[in-house]
Amino acid sequence: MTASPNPGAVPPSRSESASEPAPVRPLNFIEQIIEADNASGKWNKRVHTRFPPEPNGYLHIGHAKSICLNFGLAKKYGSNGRAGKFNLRFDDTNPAKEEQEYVDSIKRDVKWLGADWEGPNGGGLFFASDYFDKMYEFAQDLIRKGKAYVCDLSAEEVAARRGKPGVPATSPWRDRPAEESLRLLEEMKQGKWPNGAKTLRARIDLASPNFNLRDPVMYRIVHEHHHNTGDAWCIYPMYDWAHGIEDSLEGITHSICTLEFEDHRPLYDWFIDAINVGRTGDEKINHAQQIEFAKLRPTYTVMSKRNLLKMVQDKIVSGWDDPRMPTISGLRRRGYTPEAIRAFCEDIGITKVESFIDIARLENAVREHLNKAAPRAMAVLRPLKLVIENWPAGKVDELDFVANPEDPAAGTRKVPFSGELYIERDDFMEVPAKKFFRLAPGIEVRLRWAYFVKCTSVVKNAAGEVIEVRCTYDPATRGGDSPDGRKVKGTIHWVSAQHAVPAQVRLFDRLFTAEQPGKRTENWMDDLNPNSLEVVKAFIEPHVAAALIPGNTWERGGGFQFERLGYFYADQDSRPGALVFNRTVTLKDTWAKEAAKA
RNA sequence: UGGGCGAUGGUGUAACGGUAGCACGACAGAUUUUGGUUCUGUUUGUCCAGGUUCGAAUCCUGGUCGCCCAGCCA
Repeated sequence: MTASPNPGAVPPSRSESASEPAPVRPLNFIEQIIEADNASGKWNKRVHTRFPPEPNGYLHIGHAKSICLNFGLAKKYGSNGRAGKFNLRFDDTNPAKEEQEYVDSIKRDVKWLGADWEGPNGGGLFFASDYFDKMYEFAQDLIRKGKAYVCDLSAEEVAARRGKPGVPATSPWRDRPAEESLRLLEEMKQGKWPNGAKTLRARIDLASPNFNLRDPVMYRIVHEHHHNTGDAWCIYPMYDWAHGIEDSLEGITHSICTLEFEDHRPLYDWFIDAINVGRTGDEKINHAQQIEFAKLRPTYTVMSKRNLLKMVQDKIVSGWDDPRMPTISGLRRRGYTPEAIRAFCEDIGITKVESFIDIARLENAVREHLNKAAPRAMAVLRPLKLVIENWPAGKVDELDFVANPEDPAAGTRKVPFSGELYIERDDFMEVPAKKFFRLAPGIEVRLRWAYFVKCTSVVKNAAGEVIEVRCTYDPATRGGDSPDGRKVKGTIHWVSAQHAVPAQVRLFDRLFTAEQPGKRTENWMDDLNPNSLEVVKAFIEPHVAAALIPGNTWERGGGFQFERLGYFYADQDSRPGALVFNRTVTLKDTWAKEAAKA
């Protein structure tokens, strides 16, 4: 069977809805393959995908693309009684690198993203190690068929004999009798040989221009404790040998992987075909179609597990879940939502073109979702005191604010107002710049949802810095509207000084200053952004104290839009009386852009 | 100088021999009690050279550029 896509074979199903002018996203090439398969009856309209991570690290945004793709396909083609299923499968074939901690984190992240392997489209949870017995039987089968042999060459010798383009590889053990290979494989399995002493190799083609076919290793000896099977095994299957069998045993129809496996597809197919030689009808094992797509490469970050691990080990970040990390756990801690990540993955599309995705698109996706979802609050990150000279001494006014102008169902909140407030330092200029619409001497602005105030004077310290702004307010503007219809050009946010809750706010910037870290110097560490974390002591509107609840999530009120600033999410480091917020992302800021021009 | 894959505005993505469209960005304007949101408009593209064809992003030939492959990693 060939796995080469033939997208033109069948008219895309979108023609069915030709009468509907509603714009639908065009099918990506994988959807086209699936629809062609459904039309031809190749899989009897079955669609079964899987996400097959190796538990050797935490999942990152690139994995999210694969998860959304695979689960999305199962969901999309699983309606109307058809069987669209999605498996989560751990490809745990290398105990030297794999750990239970990673299994646990991966399960949490996949579920959080909404790819529910136990839900309506769930095919279940699996481990490659569940199939070790079956794989061993298949290996014996291949030896008997003359399609595999035990090789005594060391790793170094194999490398030396690998050959070159045009020069074949060699192995002196290629024609070892099947009975002998069978016996030696059993000895390997029994633990009679040390690591590296022998391998089981597929007998394919030592002269193939595709080096993957030059008698690849199927089993190697690894005396190592496995997180799942303990010490039951000391030989472990290689990816190429294992993966197709895993797919086959689970009934996977479309085995989706990334581009670097294109060269492995002939091998994937060879192994399944080799097992099926001599089998008929129901004896034949399932043969999925491997399909490769381009992995996600966002700008301003690194993605390889090796590099992410190094940042963790070198304490450049606080851990795998540092909110600056492109990991799922980092994004979650930063305040990203599954909805936003899914929308992003949908937005970037699926192709075989290796392109860079501007990380701003991810930031856009979270803004878009949080604009609808986030309740509003006010917070002042860099406080400047504002005193209202004509405010009645000791008076506190309690005002009703809408919780979210984008979501009427969110209701209202109560916010205390008094004669001493904090405003944002950036919202005052003693000598206003061009197009600066905020507070300045003699200028009247609106305090959001409260009153108009006009600046009368400033108080400075010995260094000449403004440390206090003095204003008068207009009592007739309560709520933020002037009965006489006069307009102000600016609206600024504030918190009442005596009611404000202090909080630590962590402001994150990108981890790297270059779009492609390491491109210039070959060393990605050279492009680290030394200012990717700024911690400020902020004052926050009192009702956000709900964010003190340990284990906050968006659902439980852990996230807010701090008006005019951005989206913020209660960090797990928060303690009663010591709030910590992470800035998920800023709001778009056209004033900052304008100011930067000048 | 072996094999595999790819190339469409600034970025991403459509087109399946028949008007190069969409999204994001950028720019301009309108609305706005967040310089947010929303709305409107503008802008920019088929890697190159030949060929086939009434007609080519699409098919053919040859180039160019980029990525992947010689782990007992996945």
